[in-house]
Order: sequence, then C-alpha cells, then structure tokens
Amino acid sequence: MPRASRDPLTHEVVDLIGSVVARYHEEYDRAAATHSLTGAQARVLALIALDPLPMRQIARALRCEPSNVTGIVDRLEARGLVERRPDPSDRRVKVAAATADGTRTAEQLRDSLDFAREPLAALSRADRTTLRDLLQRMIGEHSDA
Amino acid sequence: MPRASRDPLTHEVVDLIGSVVARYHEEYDRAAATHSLTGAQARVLALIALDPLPMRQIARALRCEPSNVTGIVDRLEARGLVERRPDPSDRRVKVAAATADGTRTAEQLRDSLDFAREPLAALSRADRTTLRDLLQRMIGEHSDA
DNA sequence: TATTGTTATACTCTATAACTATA
DNA sequence: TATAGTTATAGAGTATAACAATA
Repeated sequence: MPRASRDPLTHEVVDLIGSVVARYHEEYDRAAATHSLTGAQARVLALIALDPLPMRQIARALRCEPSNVTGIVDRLEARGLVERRPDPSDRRVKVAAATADGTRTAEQLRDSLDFAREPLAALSRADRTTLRDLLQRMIGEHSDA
Repeated sequence: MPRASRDPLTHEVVDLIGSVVARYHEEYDRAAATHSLTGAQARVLALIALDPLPMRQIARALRCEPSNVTGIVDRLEARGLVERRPDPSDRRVKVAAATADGTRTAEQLRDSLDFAREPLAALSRADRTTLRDLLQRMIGEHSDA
C-alpha cells in the first residue's frame, strides 16, 4: 500500500505545515522576547492567566515533567508576574496564578502575536472558514489539551 | 480598526494552528527519539542528508548562532551519522555531510514521520489540494528557507 | 580587515531520581 | 502507601564574546 508521505500532494502539504510551524515559533518567540520571556515562560504565563492552575496540571498541559515547572514558575515569580497560592482543600497543592502585572503582560503578549493577523489577513473570511474546517477535520477530536 | 485576533473565526483558526504545531512537534520529537536523536539533531541530519552544507549555512537554515551548530554536529559526528569535510575552494569552510549511516537514518526518520499520514488521511485528495492552496497563500512567497 | 568555525561561558529547558510534606 | 511539589544532577540547546585560521 502506498505511503501517504510518498504522495507528492501530501508531501507539499507537509512541507507547508513545516513552514507554518517554523513561522509560528518565530512569531511566538519574538513576541515573548519583547517581554524578556522565553517561549516556555510565555506559554505558562498565558496558560495560568486564563485561570490559576496547580503545578501538576501545568506540567500536564506542557507535556513535561513537574520538576521543570518549578523552575519556570520560579523565574516568573521572581519577576512578579506569577504567585504561588496554597490550596485550602489540599495542603500539598500549590496553585500558580498570574498577578495583575502578569495578567497585563499575558494580554500584551496575545495582542502582539502578529501571527494571528498578518498571514491570515491574506485569506478572505470564506477562505478562513474553509481552512478552519479542514484543520478541524485534520486534527480531529483532540479534546485533550 | 478591528484586530484580526479579536475576530472569533480567526481566533479559532489560530487555535487550530496551535494544535497543529503541538502535534507536529510531538510526532517529530517522537520520531527523532526512536533513533536516539534530539529534535535539533534530527533537523540538522535531515537537512544535510539532502545535500552537504557548510556549518554557517546550517546555522542560517536553523536560524540560530553558528556556535550552536558546532555542538550539534559534534554529537552527530560522534555517532558516525555525519562527517566534516574540508572545502577545497575555501579552507576556512567545513562542510557537514551525512555518512551512509546518517543518510539511512534520515530516510528512516522521514518514513516514520506519521504526521504525513495519519492526520492528513482524514482529508480527501480535493481537500488536501484546497488545504495546500490556502496554506500557500497564507505563508506567501517565503522562498527563504 | 572581514569571515569561518571554534571555544568559553552562562542561562534555560528537559528528564531522572531522591527528598519533604502532606494525604 | 500514594501524591504534590521540590531539589539535585546531568545533558542539550541557545546567545554572547573572544579566539585561531584563512580570505
């Protein structure tokens, strides 16, 4: 049976997705650097700015070991963007939450993500709808993250 | 003027692209790990397996500092996947080339990239053509990389 | 002088394993 | 015992600056 990756059309699409991935990261890291944040720090800040999360769950969302989150949150906390709060219902748990300053930074971060604007601006509303539907079907029901 | 990122449809598409990026990396890193390679090592190996490249140009392709490439190629060379060759026309230049073993590993790596098959298999040929065209227009003429 | 590649240094991210305090 | 978070450790990627060899 022929491999999809051997199909020229699929190969083109995979290459394009590779370009999208590269572009996504460039823009994300550049936006993060604007605030003197690393990519990982920006991701954690953006995540808990939505709502506070226990360290463990941050690790799950980032798909990394919990021990790594300690350092990332340490550095965010040292800059006053994040704070650790005790969980009254389980004193083992520490909930990481964005401070007012962190929330503001997260908002600026999101706004400065040109990726949302510039590349997609080349597409009409109908095109974006088509793209959304195709990507949805491609990604499938990953209700995971 | 309204920001595209505030548009719900664009927001959806950006979120989906985020999922694609995450998925792409998961699969890429997993495929690399199968051969005990890191993501960066796999990228360099895949790059120079196409054709040998001076250290400087590898750095340009990876958009990182040339000093980093030294270490990555060191580790690939230590495993016999890559070798440094002198450039007769300019004795400052060292050209990194995949060995026979490295070329084979690069091929296996490409074949084991399920990303090409599984998610795109959900799309018909017509869908993939549409997706290709949309992504092409979105990425634009980045003849750079 | 400018360029190529390397070295030295420091920081961050990453996984693993051992530790603590709770449960 | 099991779990949440941390610490300790080691390896890898990254940028910066200084260096040797060559242009």
